[in-house]
Amino acid sequence: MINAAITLLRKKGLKPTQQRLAIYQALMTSRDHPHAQKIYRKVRKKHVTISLNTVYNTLEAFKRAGLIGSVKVLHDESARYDPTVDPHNHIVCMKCKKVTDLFEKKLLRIPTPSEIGGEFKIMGYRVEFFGYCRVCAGASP
Amino acid sequence: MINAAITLLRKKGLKPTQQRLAIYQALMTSRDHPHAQKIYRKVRKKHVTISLNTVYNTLEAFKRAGLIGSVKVLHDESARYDPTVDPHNHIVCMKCKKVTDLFEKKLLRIPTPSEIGGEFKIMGYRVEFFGYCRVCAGASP
DNA sequence: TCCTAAATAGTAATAATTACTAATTGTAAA
DNA sequence: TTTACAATTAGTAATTATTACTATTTAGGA
Repeated sequence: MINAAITLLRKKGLKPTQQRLAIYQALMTSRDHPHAQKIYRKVRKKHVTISLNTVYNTLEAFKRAGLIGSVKVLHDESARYDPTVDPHNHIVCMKCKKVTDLFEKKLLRIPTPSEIGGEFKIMGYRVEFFGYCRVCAGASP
Repeated sequence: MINAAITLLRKKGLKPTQQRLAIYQALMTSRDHPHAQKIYRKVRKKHVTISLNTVYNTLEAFKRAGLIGSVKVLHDESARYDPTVDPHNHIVCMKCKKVTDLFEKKLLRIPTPSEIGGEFKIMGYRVEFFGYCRVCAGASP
């Protein structure tokens, strides 16, 4: 496990420091698209002196290396990090801000609207569903 | 023009102050999805003492009244306000952050992915294209 | 005209993120 | 194995968008 991560980071030209390995591990074992603060709190349990800045720097470095993704969704201010880099979309709970992956293939094949014409060089798109998760839909507003 | 705005604000239970009328006017004559700062700078030319806080408060009040919309897009931190409330989507320039409306009807009829199952009560979705506008696509990066 | 709640201006506070800097560490070469 | 240097880190300050607070002003009905 840990050796695989070390090899992977080296391959990307990133020094596999204790901090980076801990952050990588923390994100890879998350399913909830954590924000930097949450990763920071998780990692700090084992790695007491880590700084929040390091968490941000590391996540950005991972992102540049294509190891992880990130999302910013409506209804939540902070950037959320994503262990999955395969193309996919998201659905967000408007109350608890939970972000869940959507792998529906149809969402990946939406044709470019003709009204764009030659005005933009399209690089991609994303679809973001929003609503209330089961817990929040049941709870009182 | 101005009387129509006064009537409209009154109908929504909003006092039609000079500031509100100026902000409304400034947004309605914008095509570029301005952020609060930009509206503030525009309005301040005529209304020297207006405060940024008032711009934010007013835009939020307009939003609650359903008079305007707002978008937050990837590649840009700040909230952008939208004179158009009809359902529509957006395309964003990744360099200059310009936001353009997309009224393509097909984008408004995307079926809910079956993988959501009963996990979420869906309230809506949005599609956001991104790329480079004609100006930025030509310019050097 | 007077009264009251709503709105405003000005400023302070907050939250997420980035910038800065001195100290530390991984690793390639000697 | 030791050395040297660039990369990384911790700690803190700065920045940016937005919201909160508060005293003052204003719109609009009694």
